[in-house]
Amino acid sequence: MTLSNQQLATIFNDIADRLEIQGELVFKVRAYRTAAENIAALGQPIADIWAAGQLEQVAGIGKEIAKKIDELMRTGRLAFYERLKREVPDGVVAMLRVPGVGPKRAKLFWESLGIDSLEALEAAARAGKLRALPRMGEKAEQTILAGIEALKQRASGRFRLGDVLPFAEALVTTLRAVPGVQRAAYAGSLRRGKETIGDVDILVATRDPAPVMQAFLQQPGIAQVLASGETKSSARFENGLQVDVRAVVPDVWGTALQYFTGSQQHNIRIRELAQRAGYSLNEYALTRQADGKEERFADEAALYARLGLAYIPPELREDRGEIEHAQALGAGHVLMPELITVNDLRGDLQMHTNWSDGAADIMTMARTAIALGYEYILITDHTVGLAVAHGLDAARLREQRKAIDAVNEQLAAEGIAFRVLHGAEVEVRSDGTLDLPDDVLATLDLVQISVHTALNQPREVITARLLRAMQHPHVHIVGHPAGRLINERDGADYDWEAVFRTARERNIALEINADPARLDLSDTLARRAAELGCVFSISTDAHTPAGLHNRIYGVLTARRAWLTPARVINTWPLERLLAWARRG
DNA sequence: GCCGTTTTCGGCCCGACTGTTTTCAGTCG
Repeated sequence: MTLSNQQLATIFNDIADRLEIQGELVFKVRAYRTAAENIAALGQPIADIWAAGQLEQVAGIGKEIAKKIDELMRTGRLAFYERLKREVPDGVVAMLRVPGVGPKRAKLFWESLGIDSLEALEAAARAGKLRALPRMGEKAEQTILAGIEALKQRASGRFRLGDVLPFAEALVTTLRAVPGVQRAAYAGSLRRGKETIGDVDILVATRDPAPVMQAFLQQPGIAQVLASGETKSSARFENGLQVDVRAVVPDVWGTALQYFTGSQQHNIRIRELAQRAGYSLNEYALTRQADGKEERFADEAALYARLGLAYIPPELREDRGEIEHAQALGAGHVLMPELITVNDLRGDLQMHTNWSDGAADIMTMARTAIALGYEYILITDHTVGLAVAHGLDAARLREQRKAIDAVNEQLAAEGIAFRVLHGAEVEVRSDGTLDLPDDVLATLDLVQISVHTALNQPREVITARLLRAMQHPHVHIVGHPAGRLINERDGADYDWEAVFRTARERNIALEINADPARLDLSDTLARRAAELGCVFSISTDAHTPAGLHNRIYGVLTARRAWLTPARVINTWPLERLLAWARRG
C-alpha cells in the first residue's frame, strides 16, 4: 500500500494533536510534528525511501517513527494510531481548530463536560457552562464563541499568496507613514513567499509604538480586535484574515525581522546553534549565557554572520538544508546569491488572447509585456480539444500566425525590439494523444502541452498518458503539470519521478505557473525536478493584461525551489531560447 | 520521540498577550 507524503504527514500531525490532548510530553508531540513537516517537504516519495530502507536518513525520523511508517506502508494500517483514535474522539481534535482552544482546554471541556464536538462546544458556551471551569470565565467563553464564528466563515483556513500580498503591501505603506516609524515590513510566511498564508505578520521599527498600534487598530475592515498591547496588536479583518503588528526599537530590527520571518523550524535550528555556542537568541538580542552580555543587530545579515552562517534569503528558510549549506559557506557570504529574481525574466511563455478565452488582443498583451521590460512573449491560446475555451483548430492557428506576424511588423516599424512568438496550449487527451497533428505543431515556435480533463485518472493511467504526450517530437513545455488549484482541488496523482526523468531525457521544460491559484509546479516538486536536472519556464498563464503582473508569485515559488536563472528558459536571450526550441 | 566536534542520557527556542489570578496557565506564533 503506497501512501503519499501528504497522507503520511497528515497522519503524524493527527497523532501529534491527539497525544497533545492526552497531555503527552511536549517534546514527543513536537517530534511527530517535525517528522510530518519534513515528510511533507521532501519532494521525493517517502515510499521510495522506505523501499530503499533509508527512512532513518530523513531528518526527524528515528527508530520509532520509521517503524510506524513501515507498518503503514506494509499493512495500510497503524495499530498505535487506531488505538489513539479510539481514545481521543475526532470531535475533540476538531476543537483545536477554534482560535482560543488549545490542547489543555480541549481536554478540559471533554473530560469535565463531555464535550466532544464543535456543536457541543458552541452549545455549552452559549449556555454559559464553560465559565465555571478552572481558569475560565465569561470573557474566555466569548472568545471561544467568536473563534467558532471565525472558523465557520473561512473554509480552508489559509489564504492564497496572491490574495494577501497586495493587501499587506498597502498596510505596510500605511504604517510606514505613521510619525516616528523608521522601517516597516511584512514578515512571516508572506515574506518567505509561501503558497498559502495563515496570517500576516507586520514588523515596525519605532521608538514610539503607541501611534502605530492606534493607526493599525483604526484600519477599515477590521472585524474583531484579538489583542491590543503596547508593542503587539492582532486583528481579524472582515475577509477572515488575521494580521499581527509588532513594534520594536530600530536597533533590534535585524533580530526581530529574522525572528518574525521564521519559519518556526528554521528558527528553532538557529536558536539551537546559538545555544550550542553558549548564547541564547530572542527577537531582541543575542545574549551570552555566561555573563548576560547582549549583542544587538540592526540588520539580518549581521546576525547570520555573527552565528557563522552565510546570509540565507527568506524564501529558503524552511529547514530544508539551508542551514547546513550556510554553515559550509560561512559568515560573510550569501547562500544562493544567484537565486532567480523578477529582473531575470526576459519574457512570459504562457498567455491567452481573445483568440480563445483571453480578454485582450495580441497587440495589447504585447504592449503590456513591453512595459514590463520583456523582450519576447509566447502566445499560447487553447486548442480545439478544449471547446469551452474556444480552442483553435489548424485553420485558425494559421490565421493567428498571420495576426502575430502583423503585430511583429507593426512593433518593428515603431522601432521596438520585441518579438511575439507563436505557440499553443495543446490539449493532452485522456489517452495521451494530442489534439493537433505533429505537422501542425511543427509550425509553432514553441509548443506547450497541458492536461485539463480526467485529472482523477489512477496514477498508472495518468502517468502513462502524460509520458506518451511528452514523446511527441515538437513538445517543449508541460504547462501547470500537477493541475492543482490551491484550496480547491489537489493535483493529479502522477509518478513524479517518472515525469521528471522523462522531462530530463526529452529536454522538456516544466512550467512553474505563476497564477496564484495554481503555483504549479509547487516549490517542493520543482526543487526535486531541479535535483533530477530538469529545466523550467515561469509563466503567468495570463488571461488579461493585468495577469502578466502575477509573475512575482511564480518567481517566489521558484526561489523556494532554489532555482537559478540558468535553469529557467525564459531568462534566456531570444536566440538561445529559439535554438533550444529547434533542437532534435 | 529525536539527537549528539561538549552528550547514547538529558536535553529539547522564546516571548507577548489575555484572562484569570494573587503569581501564572494557556494560547499563539
